[in-house]
Amino acid sequence: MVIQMAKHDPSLDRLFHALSDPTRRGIVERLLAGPASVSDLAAPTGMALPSVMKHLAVLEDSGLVTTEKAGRTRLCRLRPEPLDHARNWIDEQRRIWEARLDRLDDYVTRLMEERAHGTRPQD
Amino acid sequence: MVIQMAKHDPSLDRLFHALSDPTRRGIVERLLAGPASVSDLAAPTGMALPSVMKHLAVLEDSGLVTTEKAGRTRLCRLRPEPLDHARNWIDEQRRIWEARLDRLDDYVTRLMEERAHGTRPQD
DNA sequence: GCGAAACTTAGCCAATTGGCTCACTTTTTA
DNA sequence: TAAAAAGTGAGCCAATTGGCTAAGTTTCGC
Repeated sequence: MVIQMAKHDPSLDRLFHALSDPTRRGIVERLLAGPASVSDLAAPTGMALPSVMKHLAVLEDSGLVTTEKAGRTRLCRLRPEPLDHARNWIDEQRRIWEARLDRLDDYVTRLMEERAHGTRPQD
Repeated sequence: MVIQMAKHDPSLDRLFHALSDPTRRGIVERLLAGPASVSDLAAPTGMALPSVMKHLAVLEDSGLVTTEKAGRTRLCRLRPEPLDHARNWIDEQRRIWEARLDRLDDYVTRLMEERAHGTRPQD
């Protein structure tokens, strides 16, 4: 059996980076309600269009958003799958952490039993 | 009953930002195995100590890591609770997304039934 | 108590980010 | 067909990031 070291995953870099900005999380939350144009997304932010376009580029790069041009407007849609990727990473860390706590607990329990019986731990 | 708009949460900014760098995720993964000194954390990265310290500062700022000085070394510990915060945000988005898909599905279903009965949707 | 170890502080640097404006293209609509 | 709407590209700017080195400081071990 081969133990796999979790490779550093550039897609996680881009995903967490995309989520680290409140404007971008706001866009994600807006797109939960359904597709929207660039102007729709810009309106509540009060930002200039080109600024919002940069945020959209980051979101597209992370895979969270896809866009398509229809006439003179560009429609933006949420693609929630990458969120699962982030969630899986987080869950994995949690799982490893809990497993370690369990081992620690076992260890301490055994230590206390050994002491109670006057024996000593094997190094 | 008051519908609460999810306030933009600066702690999520800091948390996602902390997780967006592969070196920092590597440190988190290393700390899952137990506390470590700054030098311990620096060794596998091949980076200079001050660089690692900057990453640690970001991780501390996010709440993912706490450190305490003991003699001339600083011991770093993982504090996994903030991961739950990120997870909760992600789960919430997922939940909202699924709920919308359900409503869409209901809508389409009703539309098709109405068509089948020769009636027309109420706008 | 002196040298090595383990940070720590300050500051340099190039690249990136996150905002902007201004000029331009494309598409729609009056 | 001319003007308005919607987006796009270029480029400016200040702040932040992510690396470094060089020069402290504090603590440990001989």
